[in-house]
Formats: sequence, C-alpha cells, structure tokens
Amino acid sequence: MSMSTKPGERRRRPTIHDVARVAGVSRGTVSRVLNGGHYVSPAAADAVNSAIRKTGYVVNRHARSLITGRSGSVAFLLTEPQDKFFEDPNFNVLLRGCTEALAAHDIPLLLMLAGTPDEQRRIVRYVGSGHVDGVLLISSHAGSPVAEQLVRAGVPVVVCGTPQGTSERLAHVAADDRDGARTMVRHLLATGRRRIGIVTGPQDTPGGVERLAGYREVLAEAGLGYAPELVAAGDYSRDSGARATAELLARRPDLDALFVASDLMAQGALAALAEAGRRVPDDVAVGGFDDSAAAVAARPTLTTIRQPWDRISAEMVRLLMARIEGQDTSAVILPTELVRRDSA
Amino acid sequence: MSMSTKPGERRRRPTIHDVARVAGVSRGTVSRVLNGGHYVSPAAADAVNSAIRKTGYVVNRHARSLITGRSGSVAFLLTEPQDKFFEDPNFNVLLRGCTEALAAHDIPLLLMLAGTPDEQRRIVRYVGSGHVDGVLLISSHAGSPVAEQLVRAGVPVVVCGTPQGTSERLAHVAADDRDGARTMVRHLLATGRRRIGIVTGPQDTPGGVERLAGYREVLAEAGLGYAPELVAAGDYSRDSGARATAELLARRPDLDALFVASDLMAQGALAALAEAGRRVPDDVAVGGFDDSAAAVAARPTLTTIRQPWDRISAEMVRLLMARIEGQDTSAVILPTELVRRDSA
DNA sequence: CTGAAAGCGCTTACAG
DNA sequence: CTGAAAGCGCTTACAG
Repeated sequence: MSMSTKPGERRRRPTIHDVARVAGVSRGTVSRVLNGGHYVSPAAADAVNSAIRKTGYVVNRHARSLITGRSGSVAFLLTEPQDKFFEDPNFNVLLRGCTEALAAHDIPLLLMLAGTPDEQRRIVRYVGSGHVDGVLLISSHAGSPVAEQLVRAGVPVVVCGTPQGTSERLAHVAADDRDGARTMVRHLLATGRRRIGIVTGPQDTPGGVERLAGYREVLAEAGLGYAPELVAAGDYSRDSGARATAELLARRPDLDALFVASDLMAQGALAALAEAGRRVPDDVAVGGFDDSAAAVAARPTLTTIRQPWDRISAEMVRLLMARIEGQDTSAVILPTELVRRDSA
Repeated sequence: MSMSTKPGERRRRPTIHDVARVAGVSRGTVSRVLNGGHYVSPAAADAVNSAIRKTGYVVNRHARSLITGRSGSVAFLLTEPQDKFFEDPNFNVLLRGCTEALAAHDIPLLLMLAGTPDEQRRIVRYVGSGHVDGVLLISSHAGSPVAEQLVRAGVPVVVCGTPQGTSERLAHVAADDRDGARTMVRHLLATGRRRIGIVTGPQDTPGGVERLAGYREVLAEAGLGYAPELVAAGDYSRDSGARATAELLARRPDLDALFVASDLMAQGALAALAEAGRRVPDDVAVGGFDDSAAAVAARPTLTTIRQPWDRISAEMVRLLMARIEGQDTSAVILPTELVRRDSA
C-alpha cells in the first residue's frame, strides 16, 4: 500500500518540513498552527491543516519536549507490591479520579509499578531523566526513599497520605485520619459500647498510626483508658482483619465493639465474628474506615468513615499541576464523614 | 543549598557540555562513556565518570530520543474498564510477567488505561507521537479499533489473545483456547459425565468463542450432540458465573457436569451450586479455565486448564522487542494443560 | 501575519 | 582513542 516499505525498514515519518513544503509556508508558520494558531492568517491555517491531513503528520514529541522541557504526561507511581493495591477498592477509585482530573488538562496518566528496589531504581532513573512532568506518588508506607530521590532529582511530586519522618515537607494530600477515628469511636460510645477493640493498620503507615491515636484520644477523653489487649494490628488485607479479630476475641471474649481501620479488614472481621457466633451489631458493633465498595458489599453493610477520594484525587492533581508550574504548594488535609449503615 | 533557586524557577540541569568542561574532554567523549564506554581510554572514562558524579548529571532523554528515535520504554495498554482487569487474577500475573521480562532489557513498563473512547483517543495520540517504542495490548474484546490505529501510526504492537476479524494479521500471543476446552470436556466425559453444561465467556471475545467451539467439537465427537439449553453466557466476572449456573440448573436440573470458561466464573458457579444444594464433584463436576489464584482459593479446589501466563508474557515481550528491531514477527500459540484438583 | 535563523541537548560518522 | 561538526525535529524570539 505504501511505497516500498520493506519489513524491518521503518517508514520515515513526515516532519514539519514536509508539511511546510506541501502547504507552501515556512516551518515557523506550521509550528504556530500546531501551537494554537495565533498570529496565523486563516488562509495559511487552512493550507497547513490540509497539508497535515495530506501528509499524515504527527508531531514528534521528543523534539517538542526538548525545547519546551515538558513531556505532557504525569506518572501515577506505586512503590508497593501491585497485588495489595489491586485488591484494595480505594486504589481503583483514586486511580480513576486522578485519570479524570488529568484528562481535564488533556494529560495522559502513566501508571508505574515499582514494588522492588530494582524496579524503583529503574523508575527513578526514567522519571528523573524527564519523561514525565510530575509524579503522583502512592505508597501506604511512609519511609519510602523514592519520594526524596525524586525530589532531589528536581521532579515535582505530590504524595497521597501524610508522609512521616524527614519527608514531612513533601507536598501531600490526605484525609484527616485522626479526626475520622475520633468520630467513629465517639459513635461507638454513643451507642452504649464500652469494651471497644481496634484492628489497626500497620504501624509504619500514617493511617495505621493516626487512626490508633484518634481511638486512644477518645477513650481517654471518655475516662476509659487504654487497654493493650484490645489492640491488634492488621496489614489492610481482608485476611489480616479476620486474624486480628480472632485474636481479640480470644483475649477479650467480652468485646462489645470493634473499630477496624479499613473496610477491607472489616470484611475479614465480620467473617471472624460470624465464625465465632457473634451477631453484628447486636453482640459486637463494627465500624470500618474508607467507605469503599467493600463497605456496601459487606453483610451487614458497614458503618464507616468516608474518605473523600474524589476530592483527594482532584486536589492531588491540582497541587501537582501547580508544582509543575513552579508554585511552591504544600499540603491539603480533607475532612472525613461518618456514614451510618447496619454494622454499628 | 544550591545557588539562588527561587521557588518557581527550575534549576538548570547540567548538560553533557558541563560534564565535558569539568572532565576536560569533548562532548563526544562524554557521550561515548554514556553509551557503553567503547573507544574511550580508561583515564578519560574516569575523568568523565567523576565529572558526572560531581555535576549530578542525568541524561536528557528527550534529546537522546530525538536522535535515536527510541524512547526506551514500552506501554502495557488496557482498552477496557479497569475494574474488570484488576478483579482478574490473570491480569496480575500477566502484568508481573511482562514487567519482569522487560526488566531483563532494562526497559520500564508504562501501564496505560484507556477504557473510554476519550481516553483511547488521548492515549493513541500520545503513543503515536513516539513516547513509547511499542505497545503490549491487553483487551479481552477482539474488535477494538485501538490496535489498528496504533499499527497505522507505525507503532509496534503485540496483542494478548487472538485478534478476530480484519485484524488477524496483528502480532499476537495466545494460549490454545480451543484445545484447552477439548481437553477439559474430554476429561469430564472420562469421569462418566454425560449431561455437561457450559458457562461461556462473552461471544465477542476469542476465549468466549473458542472455548465454546472446543466444547461442541468434543460433544459431537462423542456422539452427544449439542443442546442449546446446556449453554449460558457469562462475562468472566464471578457474579456472572453464579447467574449463568443458576440459569442452567433451572433449565436442566439433571446437569452432571459444568465446564466454566474461567476460574473466576467457576467460583461463582460453585457458589450457585452450593446454594442449590448440589455437591461438587459428586452431583456436579466443575471444570474451570486459567489455573489462576482463584482455582486454588475455590472450595473445592478447581480442576482447570492451565494457561501458561509466564510463557505468554515472555513471548509477548520477545515478539515486541523483535518488532521494535524491525523484524516481521507474527503469532505464537502456546499449549495448555489439564490441572486436576478436587472439583472434577 | 510571516520567514529566516538560532538553539534545545544529545549522538554519530568523519578525520585524524 | 579523540575532537570538531553535522544534524535529529521542533519552538520561539527577532525582524520585517
């Protein structure tokens, strides 16, 4: 169909020069049409557009990026094992939200997975050499060195969740974990519960630490004190929620409520409670966290704390775009909300 | 720490020119060190390497790509709604396999999601303008126009699964679906079953069509003929497997075996059979397809057809690399294998 | 509104 | 082994 393109020989793609020749204008004029058509006569614009169609011209982004210093794309970077995220319904919502927010800027999102140190090296090098304009960094664990490496390389970065330790100055967007936890525990107290256990997230994640802190604050405030045997840790997976709950029941069979630091773990908790013959919420009230798809799918449906994922993703993109433009934006903390369903 | 970098003013990154100056060599020599160090004296190489460290130099990939015509990255492109894939354990395995196979070439994988026509346009434009060297295209549905658009734009593409219709000439890698189906149905026959139903995949997907075809072939070969009321369609989701199975049971309560065209749907089928009070495999034998994590997680564990995902991903990457090098590679069909567990 | 020209940061024959 | 030079395909002041 095309003239003598042997297999193995890539057809030379038309350049701006070919378009200019066909249109009978200079390359500068073609470029002006390509970049918004300002300062171009209608006649010239028409000629160029039809020449573009005739030649099948597509801009060479490497050349453009070399000059503008922009790639026109943004990375959504996961620095943890992929399975964990794909299992988590929050992740889906966040990914979709960011994709949509970027689409409004006509910017494609590139999802990058860097679960192993080896992959992290590769990705940091790739990103650091300019192939994206910025990074939306998703990592449940706080101390990841990737964020700092990227920042040091001069890449605009916005983190999802509150970074801990030295990297506190990173731009980030997060829900108010501690306040959400307080709200839930107050709700459990308000329904008359007094022996309230907690299944926490990992203690090296901000959500793990903050939600536990909120729980302790409210119990102290209610004069109930802190009982270590009412605390068990999960890793945000469904199974870990079941395991931790079984543990708590063994230690404190008189448990009358459970605050579980994620909906997915709460699903596991419900399974463990059913296995142990406890009725929810009659015997044990259960409160989750996230208001993810898992909360609605659970039986009974979960009373939970809503994280505003749509706003989180929108704010992440807004902050990142601002950083890319060179503004020195910092952090956004968003409020949570109690969602009452059947479990508490 | 660095000299007068006001916020909003990006620090000028060191170029090859800076490195050359510090090292006291020409830019050509720096470039040679960067590209493998051939034809460079040890002394010059040392000087360059230490100058790179001193300046914090990182190659500008746009400039490099402009010359080499290569971006050094590959896209893993999904042209369907993301949830569907993330729910599917096969997807995880395929993604990991491709990531690893590319890592051996030191090439980062860029995951791109293009579920909506709008996103597809954006991604096709982005990819077509040269930002990746090739595309691994994942789509359960056959007729996606994305593949042809990419090929027309001159982008090397390898498809997972057998493309249907006009795009048959696309390079692709697939398991032998039809033969796998034949193997499973023969196995069910060998265990004495005679009223064998099937839950198919969507009939606009190659797996949906081919696995049904294999089922029909073996039944014909066994002289059992084809009973339309033994056939129900699912969409590869767990729920659809449950629904289709309930339907079949209503139509043919005397069913004694079920071939379900994916493990995930087979999990749904098991749930529906349990609900209907049927014992598996005593009353109804169940055969799945994929040998995914779902097969081992199911109760009873699933007898299934193993798709060699590790080989599929390895072959996809191999074909794509060959295409990128300009070779005119075509298709690879890989054999499947019966895996016996408890359900049949 | 338009063209000629400089230049983005690299790689790669080409001479030596 | 090394340097000077051309050139990849674009954008963008600069004159007109």
